[in-house]
Amino acid sequence: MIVSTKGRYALRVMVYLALHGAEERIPLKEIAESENISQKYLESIMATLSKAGFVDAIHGKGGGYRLSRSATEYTIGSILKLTEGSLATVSCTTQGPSACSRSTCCHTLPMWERLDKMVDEFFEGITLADILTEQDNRS
Amino acid sequence: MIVSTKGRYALRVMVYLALHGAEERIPLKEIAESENISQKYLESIMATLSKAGFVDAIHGKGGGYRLSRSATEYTIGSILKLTEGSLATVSCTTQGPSACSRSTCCHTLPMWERLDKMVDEFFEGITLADILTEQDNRS
DNA sequence: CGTTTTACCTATTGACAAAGTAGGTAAACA
DNA sequence: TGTTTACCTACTTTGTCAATAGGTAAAACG
Repeated sequence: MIVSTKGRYALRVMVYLALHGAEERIPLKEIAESENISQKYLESIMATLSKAGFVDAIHGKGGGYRLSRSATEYTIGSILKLTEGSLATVSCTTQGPSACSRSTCCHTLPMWERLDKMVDEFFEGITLADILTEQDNRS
Repeated sequence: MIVSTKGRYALRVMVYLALHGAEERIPLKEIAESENISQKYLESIMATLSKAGFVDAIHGKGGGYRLSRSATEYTIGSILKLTEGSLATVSCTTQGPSACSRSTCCHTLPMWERLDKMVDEFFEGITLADILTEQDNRS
């Protein structure tokens, strides 16, 4: 599992906000209900997104959240890295290359590094706007 | 984290056996010491590899393990799927596509499926023999 | 035969992080 | 002033991974 619920929830929230335009503000309660996410758990995720300036929040009635930029300006990678902390595929590469004591003689490390790079490029190559249109249309 | 220690240990063991030729039998104790893996923990990994016929084991003095086929005939994917159970990158796709109740309207599912496919093709495209030569040569 | 060396088996523990919960405070607005 | 919202700190639960414990069974050797 490379992406936990935290990251997946964060993505779904960002998609939800993107679908509601740049003006409208959505309260956390509505997002939680629509997306079937625990309200309390979502709070911690929104806090992360808000602190990083990914969303723009205001308090009080009529308040709530909205994206702070255009959907084209968020890569999926940036959202996941923020909420997951890292996208490393194996612990060997979590603290950067060569953190492992076996790194100089490990036959598998180069493969993990290639995988990490591939995954990173995958997520950095997709923007939030891209997945708004990319929808599953199976009958 | 897409691959846990179990899968990584299994890979390292397979590499170790591959480096020792097709004839020689290596006892578990030696592998555990050379690779710095807990002997008891390695037992459960070897059991998995042995039951699946990935390695060939015999008991008693002079016994031990060796690969049951040529290193070119193992894909990294097959080894990891066996030991990890699955290589799914998100829980949404673990039990096959469309297991999630939101699958028909989820904007992110197609992306996860593309990622899964990419990762699968990555690991299925590398054989054990490939990573024997691919070694890190940083000074 | 008995001893050693090995693989194999079942069950349990410990550590840790992920997921979710509880109970508040502070800001915005009517 | 009261309601609605975000924000904050701490706790609990849960589950899985990693490792441990304590055996049994097979193969070789003297």
